[in-house]
Amino acid sequence: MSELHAPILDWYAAHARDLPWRHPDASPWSVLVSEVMLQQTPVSRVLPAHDAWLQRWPTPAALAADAPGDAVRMWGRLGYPRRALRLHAAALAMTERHGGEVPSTYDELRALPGIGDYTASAVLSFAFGQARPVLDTNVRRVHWRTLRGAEFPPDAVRAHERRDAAYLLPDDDATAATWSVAVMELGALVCTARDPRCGACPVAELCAWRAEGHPPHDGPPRRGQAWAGTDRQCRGRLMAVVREADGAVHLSRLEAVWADDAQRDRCLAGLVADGLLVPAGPTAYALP
DNA sequence: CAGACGTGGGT
DNA sequence: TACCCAAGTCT
Repeated sequence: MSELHAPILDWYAAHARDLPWRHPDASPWSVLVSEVMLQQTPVSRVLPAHDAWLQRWPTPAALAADAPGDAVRMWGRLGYPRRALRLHAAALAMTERHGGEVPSTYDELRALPGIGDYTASAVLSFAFGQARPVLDTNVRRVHWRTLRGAEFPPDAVRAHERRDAAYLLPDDDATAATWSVAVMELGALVCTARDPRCGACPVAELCAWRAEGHPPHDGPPRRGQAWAGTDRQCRGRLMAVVREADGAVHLSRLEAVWADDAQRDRCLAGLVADGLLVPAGPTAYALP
């Protein structure tokens, strides 16, 4: 255990948010759903969606029994609706291969659609209490600041980051799981990307970035995501129309929300290829 | 491995 | 207002 552990664990014990998927009785399925929803979507928007989802589909088998389009509609405005599709596919796989249970090994989790390294590790750690290094954007930022004195981590995870995370992981399973969520929470609430609250940080005295006077990011400029006029915006508009509709939607209603014919057609084809939409006749589309 | 992939809220 | 950001995954 390094000198970081006690202060961060104590801080977490005092300041952790009370989130449903952290309750002792939260099922692995509840944890898995939360992790997928939290991929690139803020906690505040996940909270009600997670509650409604678990209400409707308390188990993977329950979700698997419904159409994938139901999952996409239930996903609502969380963004990246492919996650809903993959979660449904994962529920199907769990029902077929794992007796309707969330698997508890890394390889089995990684084999599920939409479950990458982070989510697999998070589920093992938070749902099954296994000691696994968990490397998300919060953890990476905390590590780069405290250990390396840099404001932001680079785009790609470096090998040493996994080494650091593994080295810092407590041996004891339960402590390891708490440690991982504690570092994430610290990154989410205190060691934030913008305007970090160093005054409230339990390890401010140990932080390399603070010791060096908060040097600004000096790597390659972080690329933002274009939005206006992009296919992503177009796809979002199209999906919103179909999601809000009862059944199949005629092409004319899709034309109404995106003027550029070529781009709209391309996006429609893309959405069909992704499985987010299915053609319903020559001029209509529906959820799968 | 760089780029695609939604959405809404904070500053 | 415009830009930044939020517990990533997949190709």
